[in-house]
Amino acid sequence: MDKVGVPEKTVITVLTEGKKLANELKRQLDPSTTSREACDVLVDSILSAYDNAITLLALIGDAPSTSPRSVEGSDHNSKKRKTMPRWSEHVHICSGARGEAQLDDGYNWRKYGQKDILGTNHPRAYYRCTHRNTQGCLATKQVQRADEDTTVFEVIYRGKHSCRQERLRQNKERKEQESLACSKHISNVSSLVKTENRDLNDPKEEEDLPTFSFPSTPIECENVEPQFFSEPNRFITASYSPSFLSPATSESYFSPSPCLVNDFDIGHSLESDFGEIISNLTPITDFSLGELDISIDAVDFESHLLDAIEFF
DNA sequence: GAGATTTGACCGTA
DNA sequence: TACGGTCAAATCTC
Repeated sequence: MDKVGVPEKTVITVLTEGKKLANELKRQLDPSTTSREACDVLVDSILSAYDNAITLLALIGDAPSTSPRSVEGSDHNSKKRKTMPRWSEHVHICSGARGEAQLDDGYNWRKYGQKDILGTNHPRAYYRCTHRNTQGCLATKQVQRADEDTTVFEVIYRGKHSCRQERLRQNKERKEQESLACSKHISNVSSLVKTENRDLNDPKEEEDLPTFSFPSTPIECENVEPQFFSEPNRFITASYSPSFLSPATSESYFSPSPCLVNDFDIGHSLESDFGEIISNLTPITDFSLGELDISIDAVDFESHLLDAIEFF
């Protein structure tokens, strides 16, 4: 999924619309000045915008492929690559003995390989979840030291944790986040959408193109720093590949508030293609919106879809 | 001895 | 066919 320039812009447009709507909703959330109905309209519009973006991304993801691909989530023995949800982080560590320890992201990983990668000065290490055998967790990550700055590690995550440690971690986070005002979540979720999708593993694109970025963890509120990325001396920029919609550490990126997804089945595997990801996101929409029947400008979205289709 | 890491070989994809 | 990702035997650590 490389040459998707036009659809990328289209997705940006849709996501930008979502951000605008989210900001508007934040402004309207003062109960003394706005009716519940007005908020509902905005929430629905926001979710529709994200749904449209997902649909566009699905189009982008499907179109270039001429041969059928197996879905990783349904074929766990498949060695086919690039079908896993995938995203990367740039982790900056301070030098010293604790350097490697700062790469700890709260999960238990087991190293299963290391390779010298062409054009890079440092080998790439391959890790899989420790609970792969015991709980069938298929999450993996790749860690590679950056050439230009050896204090920066690029961490590429693939697949979603389905193991118990993920559930425990999310339950803990959820409790922390629930203590904060839901209204803040909305504006912060929208502000996290920085740029459009692209191949984030291509350093050239990283420089030349804006990025479509989500947090590496469920950062729905700027005052809540996920516990396992809270160490000092670290900065993380998370950037997700075009084929990725729901990072392993969270399913709630397209929900306006974590308060609305408490009962979402976080253990459900999202190691899948777009169709499955979308199907997993849908319950969030249903759960939070109920029977509201409001959508964003249908004509606009249709034209975006046509743009994407025409591109291929 | 169990579990983790290392490393060369193997395999699928582009 | 080169490259990247995974496997699995050997080795290491606790």
